[in-house]
Amino acid sequence: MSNSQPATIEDVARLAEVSIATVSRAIHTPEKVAKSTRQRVNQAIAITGYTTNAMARSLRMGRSNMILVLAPDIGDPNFSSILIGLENEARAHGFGVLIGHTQNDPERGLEYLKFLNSGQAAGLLLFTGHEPFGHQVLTARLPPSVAVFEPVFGSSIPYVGVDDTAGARKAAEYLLASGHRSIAFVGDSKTKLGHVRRRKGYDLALDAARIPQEQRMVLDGEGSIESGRLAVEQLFMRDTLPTAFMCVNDATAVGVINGLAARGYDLPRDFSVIGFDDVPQATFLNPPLTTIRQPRTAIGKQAMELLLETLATPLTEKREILIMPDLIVRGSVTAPGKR
Amino acid sequence: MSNSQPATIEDVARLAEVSIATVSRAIHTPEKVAKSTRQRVNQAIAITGYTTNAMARSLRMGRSNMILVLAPDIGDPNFSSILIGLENEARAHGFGVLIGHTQNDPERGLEYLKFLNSGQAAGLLLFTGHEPFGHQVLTARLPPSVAVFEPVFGSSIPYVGVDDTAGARKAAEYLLASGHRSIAFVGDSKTKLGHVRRRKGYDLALDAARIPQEQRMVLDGEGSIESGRLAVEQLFMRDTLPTAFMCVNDATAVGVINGLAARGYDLPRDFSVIGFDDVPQATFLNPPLTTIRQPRTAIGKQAMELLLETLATPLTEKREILIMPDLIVRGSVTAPGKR
DNA sequence: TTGTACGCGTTATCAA
DNA sequence: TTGATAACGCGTACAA
Repeated sequence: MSNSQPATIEDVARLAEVSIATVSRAIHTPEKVAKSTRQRVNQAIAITGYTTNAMARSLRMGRSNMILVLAPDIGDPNFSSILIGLENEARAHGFGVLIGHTQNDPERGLEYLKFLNSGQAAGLLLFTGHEPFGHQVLTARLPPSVAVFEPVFGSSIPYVGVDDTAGARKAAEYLLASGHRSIAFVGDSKTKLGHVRRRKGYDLALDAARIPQEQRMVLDGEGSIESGRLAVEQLFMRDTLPTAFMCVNDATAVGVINGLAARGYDLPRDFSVIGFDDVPQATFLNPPLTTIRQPRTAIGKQAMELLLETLATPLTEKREILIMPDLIVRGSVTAPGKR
Repeated sequence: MSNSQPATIEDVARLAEVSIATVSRAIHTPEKVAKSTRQRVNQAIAITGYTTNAMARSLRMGRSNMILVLAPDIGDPNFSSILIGLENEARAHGFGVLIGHTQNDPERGLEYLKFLNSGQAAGLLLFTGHEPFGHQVLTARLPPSVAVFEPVFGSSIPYVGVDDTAGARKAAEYLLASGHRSIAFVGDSKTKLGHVRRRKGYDLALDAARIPQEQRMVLDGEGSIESGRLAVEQLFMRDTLPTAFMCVNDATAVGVINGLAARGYDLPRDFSVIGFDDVPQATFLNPPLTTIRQPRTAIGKQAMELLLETLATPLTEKREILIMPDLIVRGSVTAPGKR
């Protein structure tokens, strides 16, 4: 029973005293096999513990039933819940999901590409942002792919993401509706694409509310907790202060809140803060963070749906699906008070 | 150049006007091929963009160069840094790493097992704790495997983990050395193995310090932030209070700190708190959390080393490697004051 | 130094 | 209803 080598279809055939063709049929098209034969085969399968060798199968079929997900950073709090959406959808269609961790290293991306190219995965899901493999390989032969979160620069790979601009606009509008007129944006809207889009939502909302340019404040920050802290420090070198902070993401918001608290301010009485992402920790902040929630599971589901669809019927037109995120109201935003 | 089908070794052979055997040799044993031939082959490879089909290769060789990592919860903050240790080590030996996310579902584990059984991965790294595939399949034919963090129940799979007991003892001893005599342990030392081990470290330290049983306090908590909060709530229904909390992990510590803060206590003046794990957020807590740091990268490296070793020379003896974690002193522990 | 041919475990086509 | 066999892409023993 517990031989060293896994049982092959041939072992089963021998034991059931049929040909390997019959075994294969008994598995894939049971109705084409006589009941008695089928029973013998099933018995033999049970005895040998046979499992079809997926590799040989894929080699023969020219397609595997695995989807490769390429992620630059497994630790990203967004990633794991998106992944679950992905996996459930894949599973419902009989596909498995394998994850490749690129650590933001194009070299590693390339290695996984080889894995793909040898047909060990039927499709590719890219979380890697706009240049997954360095620019050289943009021309490479990619299997059916879908980009998540960030489109792949210069390619026609379909893309599923969040409507950052609309989400950010929601955030800004909520701040405005709460009575704020002097709102600082914290983020790197010079170089980071996602930040740029969110900044745009901020501008759109403030334009609509006819807030003059000179009342707007844009603070630099690359998106880390530390960057939020720093932004606050820099701010106090100016003479005017905003009444609210709109942060490009929750990490930045954490930094801003810490920075403000360190200066002895009482939140949300003295300042309002809103984030973006809704990371798990947002609830446990003090005050609990009002933010824009990434529709993570929905993104995962949509992306996988799109990929499986592409797999079934390869289409040439570039598609782009943007999902609208929701405002989550907690305690970090109130009406502006007087300090 | 950009045909729809990936180039095969045959395409290369035709273009270079040699046999496929020569192409194969030019790749794997270049010294056995005439220089001029080799050049023609290399040129042909460049032109066709040929990549060897890893699947066919593995099918032929009976071994792949991929390691499968099975993880129950990708989102676990411990996981990602361990993974990096793993990957670097694997890479140094020419292996790639693929991750399977089981979501704690034995069914999914079984699916990945099929992947393995068909030889698509040479080895297996189990993060899944003691019953990866439900108890039925304990007898299953597993490829060379190493368990990380938790041993696999009833198997002889080598295991690399943290010395929980020694680490917890360090924590308790630090509390004792800081002057605490009344220390509460928060965790589920009834059912969770890891918790049991950490509890043991607590007991050992308190035994050595001759703290009588009636001065010890054990609070239930399954290890979540919420469970820490709850433990604090329950505590205040008693008449005696400890001066320090030793939490089974950092999440619990966060809950304890929040719970205490919610009751208006000032930390660390009123109570000392120590955690275990050193999650990324530990620094940003208020006060910053003193804790026991998981030697994550080291664990990853060790585990992969052990696996690759097992791959090279299969050994029967059960091995177990326990790594000692370090105490990280930050601000959440002080001498006991008077409340 | 190079080429021919077999086998890895499947699935699918064609006959029987 | 069943069986023999070609093919998927590759590595290698053996022959040339």
